[in-house]
Amino acid sequence: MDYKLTLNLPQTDFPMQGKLPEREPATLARWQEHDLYAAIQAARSNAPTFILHDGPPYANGKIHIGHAVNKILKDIINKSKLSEGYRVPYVPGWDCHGLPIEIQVEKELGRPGEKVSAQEFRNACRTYAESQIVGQKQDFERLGILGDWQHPYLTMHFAAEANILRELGRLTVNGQVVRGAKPVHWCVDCGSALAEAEVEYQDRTDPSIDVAFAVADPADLQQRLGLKEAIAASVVIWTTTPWTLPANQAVAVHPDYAYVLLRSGHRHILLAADLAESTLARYGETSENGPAILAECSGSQIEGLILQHPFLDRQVPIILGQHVTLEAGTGCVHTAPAHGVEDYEASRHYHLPVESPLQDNGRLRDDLPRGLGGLNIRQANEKIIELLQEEDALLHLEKIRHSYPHCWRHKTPLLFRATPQWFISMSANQLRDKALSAIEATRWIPDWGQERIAGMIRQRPDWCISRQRAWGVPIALFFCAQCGEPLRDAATFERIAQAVEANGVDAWFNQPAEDFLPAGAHCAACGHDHFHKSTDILDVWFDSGSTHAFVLEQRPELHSPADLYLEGSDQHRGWFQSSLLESVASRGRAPFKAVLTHGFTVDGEGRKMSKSVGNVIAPQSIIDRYGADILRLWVASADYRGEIPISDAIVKQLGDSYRRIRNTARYILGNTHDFDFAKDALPAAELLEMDRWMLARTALLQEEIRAAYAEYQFLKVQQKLHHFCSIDLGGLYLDVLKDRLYTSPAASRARRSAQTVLWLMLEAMVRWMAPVLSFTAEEIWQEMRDRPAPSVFFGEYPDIPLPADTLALNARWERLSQLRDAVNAALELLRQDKKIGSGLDAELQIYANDDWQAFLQPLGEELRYFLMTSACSIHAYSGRPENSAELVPGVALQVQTSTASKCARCWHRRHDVGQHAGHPEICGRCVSNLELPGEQREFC
RNA sequence: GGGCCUGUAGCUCAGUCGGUUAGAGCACACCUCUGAUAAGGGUGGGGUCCGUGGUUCGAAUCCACGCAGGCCCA
Repeated sequence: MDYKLTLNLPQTDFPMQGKLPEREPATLARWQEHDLYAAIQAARSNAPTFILHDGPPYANGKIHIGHAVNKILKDIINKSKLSEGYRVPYVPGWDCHGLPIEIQVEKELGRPGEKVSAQEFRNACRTYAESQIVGQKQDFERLGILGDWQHPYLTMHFAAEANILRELGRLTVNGQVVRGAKPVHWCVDCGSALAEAEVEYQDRTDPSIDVAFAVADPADLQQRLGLKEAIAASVVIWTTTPWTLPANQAVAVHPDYAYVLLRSGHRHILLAADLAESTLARYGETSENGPAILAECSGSQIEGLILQHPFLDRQVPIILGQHVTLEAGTGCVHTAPAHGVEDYEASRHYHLPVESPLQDNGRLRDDLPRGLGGLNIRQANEKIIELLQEEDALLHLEKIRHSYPHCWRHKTPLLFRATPQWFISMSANQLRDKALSAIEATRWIPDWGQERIAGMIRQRPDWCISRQRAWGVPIALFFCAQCGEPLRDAATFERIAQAVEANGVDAWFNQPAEDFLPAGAHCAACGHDHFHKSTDILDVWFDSGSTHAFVLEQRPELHSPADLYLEGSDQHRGWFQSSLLESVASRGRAPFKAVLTHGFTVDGEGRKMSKSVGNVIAPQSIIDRYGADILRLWVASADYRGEIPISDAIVKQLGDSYRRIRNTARYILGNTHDFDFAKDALPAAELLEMDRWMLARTALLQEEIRAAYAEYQFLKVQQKLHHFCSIDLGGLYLDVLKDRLYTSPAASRARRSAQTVLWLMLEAMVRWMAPVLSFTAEEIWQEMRDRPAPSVFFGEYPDIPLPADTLALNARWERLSQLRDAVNAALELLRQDKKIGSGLDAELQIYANDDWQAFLQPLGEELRYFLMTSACSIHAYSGRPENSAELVPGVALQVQTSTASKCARCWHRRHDVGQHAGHPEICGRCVSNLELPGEQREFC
């Protein structure tokens, strides 16, 4: 007889191999077909909400691994909140306006106003953005991200554009939008000012020059320094941008530093005392006794001293500035307010002109004297150095390699240049202070994010929101033709917003001003009645910074502030900051309660990914080879607070980890194929002891996992889940359980007890893994009998009864487990000696002291099942033979190779095999299990 | 150059207030099972705690200075 047919072996259609790249798309199709997102929303219509507001990716290009990390983290959080019973509306979005799309469209159509009109150009941008969104949306959905993909928010929706304008209107009416002429990064190729996020730094070689500015009135200097006689002297400045010298309006010194007058070559020079020696060394002048100092003074003593511009007919003052440092140069700073932010700030106090002869095209004005007219930057540098030599004002010239701002699109060097721009003032209405308070009221994860963004807000200049471009929301405001003040009229903005809502931004560009301006409008500042229409467009950071207004506040299922914003740590400078500033300026509070940041993806060596290095790993390549769940598991297994490394080795390791989890679920499915929880489950009190213990472990672990999710510590979730599958289950429980599951009568208490616990475990495990291994959890869910919902994502965590005697169970079974480990180690010695193979080849003689005897004796026959040996007898410790091994204090062990016959059914070696006439090949308990009533089990 | 952050086994991570021989899982090696089988079980090896210096009876842990890397800024 083939006794194998009498066993309850596992049966399941759930495949061992994931074959995720093949199987996941089918699961995804099922979710889409049934509109899982909408169905879950409907099922939770009355539940409390959790709102994670999606930061919009830019609608250009394929998604990269960083996008995947970001969206997967969001999805894990959203799904873990679903498991806790929340209603979790998640509306993904896209950032649609801006330069990168313009550049793509320019490649096809040329610049707006050349071959195509501005309106046609904008239409082409819109079409292009739409096409990009289609691709990205598909890729995001393939990751298994649950959200309202059919109704995402787009910054280029007419309604969004209109509401962005309403936000601009609020801030303008409040007096927080101001017009100014400030130096901004200017790209000649773009013909536009750039946002700070659009600037990148590259190394570049520039001339480094030391220039003498002669003191115009030596008598003034004599008096200030208390010199015996008036001598011709020069103040020395150092610069790497000679072309800005025509815009020089002053030389700045620090009020508190010491400055000295000393002799250098044929002239007297004035410079910071601490830099005198290094400066002279640069000129090739060294002296053993140090420089000969003629006089000394503080910076404040020479404030207002008049200097002669070295090659123009202009006299400029010495001014004071806190920004002057002693790190390089001479401690005297060439100040061109049109070309440097600090120069501008320092000059403002002295009412110096903010004028530059540099034009939009990057060339000097034609009317400049001395052959400078019409020169570009490089030509101007050369010509100016020539002029300085002619004037004997050049003290030193060398080449310097330094990092310099470049345009992120064109890779060309940028200019600092004063142009008329619109700003959100950081000081109006105490925006800076209010923003800092809002930061304190927000939870930052990790906590150092708070200090990081606060430091940025403390330092940052006014927010330049204007761009001289075509594709974006217009800065739809009117400003006084005489004094430049914007018209601060709410009704005007509302008229514009309504027109944009109906017809798009073309309404602003195409309709006449009279359509929007109130009759008889006058400038509130100067009374003038003629207004200009601004043709600038808004910084895209203002668009995305307003999503809280046009998404969170507008969609009925959402509200503001959001519970969480979650983006890469670069967004402390980007979206977190623009959203914070816009919201604080318009509403006086942050648009988020908490902000979580993650690090950037790096390769296996911890280096950033770059095309040129060739270490880029595309999410698609991992999905195609391993599946989205592996990618998701990778995200969950990394400490996302720092850099997140990825490499082939890391992904391969995760594949191994995944298989363990999958196979554990498969094994449980196989062993519960004939189990119907509603009919067959046993109450907790009737469970066998080890089953109760494992139930308790499951219940406690579930609490740990829920806590880990609540703390956003997915790494812990992943580790605990995996540890549970491989150590608690594979290495112990399932191993011990096999004998009982396979050999006991199918519907016996012994087997139903195990199945009850296995089922509850699977119910729990599938929830634990669902936020991370979404596809696999769903696949398991579909294999489970009598599932109460069509998808795993409808359910909450199951209630797992915690046995009343949990503490005692833990103590008892942990002690038993330690004994089991020691027995395994002893068995291994025989196995290595080829005396046994399976543990069932062995018989144990356990010599236990009184304490251990009392502990072990009650287990009776079941001890051998727990230790997975064929026999196990207990004797007095005092009777232990000399060759016995001490397992733990008070327990000695002697192992023998069993001489008994192997039962053909349960494979235990038992001496009663063959004693039953009807079943000559099997042991007594197997006979009982076959012919009933079957053996009784209490413990394991 | 400045701000913030990271560095523990081949990999991913623990390591509490400074306190025994620095842990876990995976990978690896060896053994084993063949009724989870492209699975399962057992045993074992593996560490310059980034470096140097300091504080301390005692440092992975605290301090200083470096090195390497990341994000942001100049």
